Order: sequence, then structure tokens, then C-alpha cells
Amino acid sequence: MFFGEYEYKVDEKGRLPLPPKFRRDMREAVILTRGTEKCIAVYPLAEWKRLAETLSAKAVTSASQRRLNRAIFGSAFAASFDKQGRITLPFALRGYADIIDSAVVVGANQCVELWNEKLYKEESASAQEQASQIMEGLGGS
Amino acid sequence: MFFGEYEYKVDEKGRLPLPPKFRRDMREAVILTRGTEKCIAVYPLAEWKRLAETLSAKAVTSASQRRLNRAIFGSAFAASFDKQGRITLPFALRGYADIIDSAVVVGANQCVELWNEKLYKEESASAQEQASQIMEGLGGS
DNA sequence: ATAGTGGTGGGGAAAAGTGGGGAGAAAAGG
DNA sequence: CCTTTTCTCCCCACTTTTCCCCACCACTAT
Repeated sequence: MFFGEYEYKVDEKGRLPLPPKFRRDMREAVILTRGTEKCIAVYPLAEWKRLAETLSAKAVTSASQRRLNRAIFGSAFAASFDKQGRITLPFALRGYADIIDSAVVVGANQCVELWNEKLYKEESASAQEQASQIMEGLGGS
Repeated sequence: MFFGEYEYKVDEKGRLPLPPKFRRDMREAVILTRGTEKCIAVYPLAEWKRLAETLSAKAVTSASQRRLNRAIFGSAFAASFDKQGRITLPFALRGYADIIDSAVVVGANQCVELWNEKLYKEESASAQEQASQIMEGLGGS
């Protein structure tokens, strides 16, 4: 289980360190994919395989099957840690998530998300607002 | 299992490099065919044989059998790697997929697809949307 | 104060991307 | 049928990128 929020620099070679706590649960390799929102999702290898199987099973027609394969496997990249605990972010994903020289690393339960700092602030602000509205409706404080 | 998305140049002789990770799983020769969508599908030889057998088994009448053979084997081309890890794309397939001087190489689980860059962006956008909808249903992120 | 842990940066070796040239085979024309 | 031309395939060389390792600085905890 991943949680917490950290900010790290991305160096000129596209390398990003992950918090030591996260590394321990990702000893081997990880899979990087496009997140549903404009971020990069990082899965432990085993976790991603389970997810991929689950998703593939949902497609009924062969046309949507192929599409799903493209979306799931096409946007997936393997990455491993160097001796300093960093992973190299593929250029395609950096462009998608708009991650240039720094990234916010967010624990999101099963996976870890990598965000552009500004985008993350907006996202978490609206998430906060949504949560507040729900609380209002519940009559909570 | 193939995954990831890469862009390579196609030189004047119609040669296209494949990512090293893909080559390892295609040690010998590969089969190129027209994809169902406007792309070129690349299968490892063994994988393609299995696929061809599976399809042939579905044909009941001899007429449909001949048709299938035409469709499957007619648009299939063998290709092998040169010392630099490149394959030469048949002109017929390049025209079909609109691949001129560059191509996007996409891992799609059992096979690899080759796309015109612009066409792939369109396709992957809608594929991504479809995947997101399915994920919503699963409650995943 | 010191040793250990973690973030940051850079350099060197190896691999991969790109382009061009030459030999052989196939095809076309005399 | 032979010659000539074109096309294809294979090999070689160069440039760029990537990967891995090492070193430095900051902070923390003992």
C-alpha cells in the first residue's frame, strides 16, 4: 500500500528518485503507464499483470479487444532502479504528463502516481472541493 | 508479451528498426500482415502459425476456407532482421498503413503494430477513452 | 561531532539508431 | 540467348543515445 506525497527533481537524463519506502515494495522492476488523469502511473510488476489480465477479460468483441490491448500495452513501459533508487521516465510519458524538471510523487494505494506540480495542485484542490461538498451534504463539519 | 510505444525513422530503402526488447522475442523471422485497422501487424513466426491454425479451424465450407487462406496468407509477408535489427517493409503494406518516412511501433501483447504517427494518435486517443470507461466500472484508478 | 542515509549531478563505456556502399540476383531489352 | 540495367539484400561505419557506476552535498540521528 502506497501513501504520502513527495516532490523530487527530474534531472536532464529523465531520472526520478522514488521515496525509499516505495522502493521496498518495488524491489524488482516496475511498469509505467499513462494514468487516467494527466499523470504517470507506476505499478509493481505483479500488480500490473493482474490489472492487465482483468482489463483484457472485460473486452467482448475482438475489435474492442484490440483497442484495449493498444491502450493497456501500448502505454506501458518497463523501468528498473539504478543504484541510487532512480527510474528513467520514457520520453513519451513525460510529454503526456507534462513532467519536465520536477515531479510530485503521490502514493495512491495500489500504485504510485507521478504528477506535474501545477497540475497536481489543481487536481488536489478540486478533489478537496468535491470532498467538502460531499461533507456539506452529509451535514458534517 | 510486447508493450511500449516507440517512434523510428523508415529510411529510403524501407527499413525499420524494432526496439531491442522486441527483437529478443522474435529471434528468428517474423510475419507481417495487414492489421484489421490501418496498420501493419508483426507476429513472431510461432505466434502467427498458431493464429493461422486457429482461424483455419473456424472455416466450415471449402469456399470460406479458400477465402480465409487468401486473406490470411495473401497479405502475409516474411521478414527477417539484418545485423542492425531492422526489417524491410513490403511496399504493399507501407501503402496500406500509410507509412512513409517514420513509424510508431506499438506493443500490443501478442503482436506488435506499426502505425502512421498521425493515425496512431487518433486511434490511441479513443482507445484510451475506452480503457478509462472500463476502469471506471472497475473502480480502479 | 561523526557516521550513515538519501538527493543530486556528472562522466565513461556500451549499445542502439541512422545512413551509405557494394555484391549478387532478378528482370528487361536487344 | 546473352547483355545490361535495376533492384534487393547484406555488410560496414559513424553518430547519438542510453545505461551504469562513482562522487559530492545535505540532513539526520546517535
